[in-house]
Amino acid sequence: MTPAPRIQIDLDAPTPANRQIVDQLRTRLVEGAVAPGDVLPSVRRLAVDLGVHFNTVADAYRTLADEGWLDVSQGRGVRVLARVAPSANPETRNLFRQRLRQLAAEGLAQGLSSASISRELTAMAESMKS
Amino acid sequence: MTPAPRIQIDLDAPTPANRQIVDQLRTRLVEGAVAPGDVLPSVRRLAVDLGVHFNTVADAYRTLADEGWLDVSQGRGVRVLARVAPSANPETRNLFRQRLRQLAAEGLAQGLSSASISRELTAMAESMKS
Amino acid sequence: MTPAPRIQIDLDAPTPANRQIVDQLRTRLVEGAVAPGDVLPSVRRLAVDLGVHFNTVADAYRTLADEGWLDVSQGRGVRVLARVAPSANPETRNLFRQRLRQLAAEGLAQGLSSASISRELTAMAESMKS
Amino acid sequence: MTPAPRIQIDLDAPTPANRQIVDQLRTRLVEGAVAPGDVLPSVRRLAVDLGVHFNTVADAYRTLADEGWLDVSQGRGVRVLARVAPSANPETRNLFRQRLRQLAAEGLAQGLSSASISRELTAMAESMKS
DNA sequence: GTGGTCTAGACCACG
DNA sequence: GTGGTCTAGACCACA
Repeated sequence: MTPAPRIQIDLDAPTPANRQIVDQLRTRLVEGAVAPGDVLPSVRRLAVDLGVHFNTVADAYRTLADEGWLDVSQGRGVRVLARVAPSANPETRNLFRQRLRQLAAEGLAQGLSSASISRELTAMAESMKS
Repeated sequence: MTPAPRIQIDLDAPTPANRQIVDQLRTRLVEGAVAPGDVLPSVRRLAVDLGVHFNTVADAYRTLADEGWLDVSQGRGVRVLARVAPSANPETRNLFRQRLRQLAAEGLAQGLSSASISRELTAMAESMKS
Repeated sequence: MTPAPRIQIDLDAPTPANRQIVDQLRTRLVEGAVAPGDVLPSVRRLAVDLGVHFNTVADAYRTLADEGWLDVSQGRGVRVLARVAPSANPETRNLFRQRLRQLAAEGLAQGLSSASISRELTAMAESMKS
Repeated sequence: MTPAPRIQIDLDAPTPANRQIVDQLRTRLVEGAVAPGDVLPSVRRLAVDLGVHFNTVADAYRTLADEGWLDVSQGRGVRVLARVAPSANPETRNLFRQRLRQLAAEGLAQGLSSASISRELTAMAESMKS
């Protein structure tokens, strides 16, 4: 059993609580910080820890289960699965590229220089290779 | 007066029409394809051209006005302002980095390989330099 | 939970319904008749009670939330906040004085005698002291 | 002919230009600073002086003409009339009282103390007596 | 259950 | 002619 996965919820943030949970957990799943076989805290346990309604946690777990990361079928807690990555179709790739362009445009709009955005992208690209 | 700013709306897309208008117009504003002093088509005119309700366009224009790109006022039409780019504070940079990380994680989750994501990022970084 | 806050809407009045709700609720908030910690009726509930569209109520609640009186958030209902009164800067005072002068001028223009206006002001001033 | 009646228009203010003209002119009319027999600048002249569209000025003059302050019927300039004040019906009085109460509530909401509001009202009441 | 978004249409105010 | 407000209803997201 993994220790509670160090999630931070900011109730005043614009992003809703369930989305924050999904995003943070998925990032850890992708990174491998939470690995197949691990057992996550129960819905109610995590809800108490984070100070949110348990439905919110249940919803987040369900989303990740739908994506294939978690097994949440039984009443026996939540297990991390060995997930087979879905094959990426060209559509996915295009959508990714479009969102990336959008993100860059917003960065520019908020005052980031194109040079600094370029740097960020390169740095991120590097870290993805490993 | 600028020619109609070549916006394409896909009513079947999941992103709502007003968002599409904002995103596409802002991209053009960032690129300079629509420049300070230009007069944009009237709310109702553009609405007809795009096949959406005039409130949808008005909402988009107002959003961009709130961001400082446009001057929208009663009876005087819509003008593009010489916008002073807000200086990017470290907070902005962090938020950008976080959103980038998020985007990468989602890409991975949807089956894109880290190599291909890395390639996309590098390509985008290159195009930003110019 | 507070009993329904006894709002009266006159749909035939020139002032729009949302404004009427805001004004009446704010008056009660200022008076303390609706106090911090109270839970207001849900958007849809109040809408039915008043015979208006729920968006009208939602808009009114949001306005008061923007002014710092209410906490309105998804799924959690509407709560009255312990509002820290903004400190009145001289600007506020001047604006108040100007609006007061304006009001008096309109009264005169509509045939109220300066004596009767003076009486009204004095009476109001008295009632404010307590 | 009166010198241009020292009107200040702030195009960026929330109150629209025509309303600003009406309000400021009426205040002067009520005060007697602009008196019966005076001749106001022509629509086009004032429009140029204020930097607004001449329709805006024409609209303002028309409003004041409708209230009985001005004679704007001919093409021979605008004359101030000896206005017979309309008799105030009880309805007018009630409306006045209600708007006064509303104004006070907003003052409180914006941080003015009831004592200071009371003072303002008393001062205004005094100045009305003379 | 809660509140929020988006699109709409009738009507209004401004220039 | 311009843009804005208000009310609306279908649909969505959140707890």
